[in-house]
Amino acid sequence: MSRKVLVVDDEAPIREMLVFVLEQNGFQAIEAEDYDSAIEAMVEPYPDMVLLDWMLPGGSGIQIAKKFKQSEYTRQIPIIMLTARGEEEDKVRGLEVGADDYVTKPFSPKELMARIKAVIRRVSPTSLEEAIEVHGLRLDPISHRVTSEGSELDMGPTEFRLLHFFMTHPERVYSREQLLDHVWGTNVYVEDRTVDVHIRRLRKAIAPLGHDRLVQTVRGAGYRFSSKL
Amino acid sequence: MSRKVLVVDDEAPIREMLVFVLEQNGFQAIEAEDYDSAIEAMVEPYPDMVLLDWMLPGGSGIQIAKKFKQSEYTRQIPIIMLTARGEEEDKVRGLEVGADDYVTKPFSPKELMARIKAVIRRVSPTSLEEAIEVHGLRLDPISHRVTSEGSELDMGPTEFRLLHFFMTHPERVYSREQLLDHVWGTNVYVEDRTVDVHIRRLRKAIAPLGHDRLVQTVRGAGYRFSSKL
DNA sequence: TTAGACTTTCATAAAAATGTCATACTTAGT
DNA sequence: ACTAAGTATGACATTTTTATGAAAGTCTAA
Repeated sequence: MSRKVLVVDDEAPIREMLVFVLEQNGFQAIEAEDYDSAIEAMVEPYPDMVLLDWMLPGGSGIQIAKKFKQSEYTRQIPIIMLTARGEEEDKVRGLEVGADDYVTKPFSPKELMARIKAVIRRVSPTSLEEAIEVHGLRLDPISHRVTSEGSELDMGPTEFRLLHFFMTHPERVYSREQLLDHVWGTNVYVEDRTVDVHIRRLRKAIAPLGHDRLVQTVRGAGYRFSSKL
Repeated sequence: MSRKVLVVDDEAPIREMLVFVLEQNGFQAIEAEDYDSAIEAMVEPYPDMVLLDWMLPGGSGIQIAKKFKQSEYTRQIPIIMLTARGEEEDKVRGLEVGADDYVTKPFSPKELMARIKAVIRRVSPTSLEEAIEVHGLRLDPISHRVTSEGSELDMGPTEFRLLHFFMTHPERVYSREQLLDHVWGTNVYVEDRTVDVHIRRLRKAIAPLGHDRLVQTVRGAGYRFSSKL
């Protein structure tokens, strides 16, 4: 089940940026630019969370928050306020009205997602980090397990992260350097060729049911995870 | 494969946001937060583009732009300025100093990427990572695949680059020498006739569905990729 | 500290790609 | 039809890239 986030902001660029970040992180975004459209989104299926710009024209941000907190069915939906830098007063008022947290503009994607995940985790602890499945190969970040046809596949931490990265970024070549950046982390001094070894171990780990075919070598370019064989 | 973007901004959240958007779009980002670190990034391998915050402390944004436009080797690297809303004056000055375009904060990811792609396209027309399709022959640089009617076509790295070049420069004859320059790279000592062999390999690779007709010999001149048969 | 699990690097095998040749074909002009 | 120049093609020695096994180094939990 993908988590729906309602994004309320009157400035289109900021709204699009929020939506982009959310979608890249596996969330589904619903947009609203003002009081009316925000209220319209207050129907089933309800969003799992609301990202609310505090500085909506006419001070309607606070109205929206109140509305959400009034209704029986939307009361427990967490709200994160977006505030301009230094508007401490607003933050206080926002929290009074029922906002669960706030993020100061400008925000980094990392911070934004961290707060969103934290807030959602508080409400529905198990719903985050859904499992991904491709061709019967299933990776579940919550239980930190990889299974295939019910049987668990054993692999090291690096292989797990590598597979997780691949499964969340399929159909795309990555050079060894890029994989090092994304899976090992930036500025880590490790040989390019080390990736080969982990690719091999990953393949070996998922080979029993033939899933090693999903991890493909692209000569001269790198590796790719693809369900197209 | 050009896709390194130098991001210069003193505010970490904004910088992170830019990096996030860039990386999600397949670019590689290099970060710099001030004049010094920006200048440090002015070495090989040079970035293919610079995203420069105009409002760096001490007005050093303009200094950085000047520095880039002064050096022989970095002069042609496009620069996109990030300006605050409404600073029309700055935009003008920026364009005078040599900036190629500007983006107003706050920006949407779509707009940002559109401008970046436009600017890079202007400089190196073939570097962008969009799938191209001609007559059912499809080349996707992202997944690094060539397909025809759903089935994948297998070819070596050189043939792939050659086809990519052809598809991005259709309806135009290229001499063997020109092809060597564009596909193999400048100052590479390789026989002219070697091109023939790779043309043949490319044709063989895409022949199964009859696409070899797209790669045409122009006697006495070279080769041409054309959908007009 | 020590066993055990991981990682990284290295050496070597295996596979694939590349650049050249020699030779067979084509084409245009005579 | 014949020739000369340009092009296509198959073969192959070499060079590059990957795959893989194993050694050496790290880290962690008991």
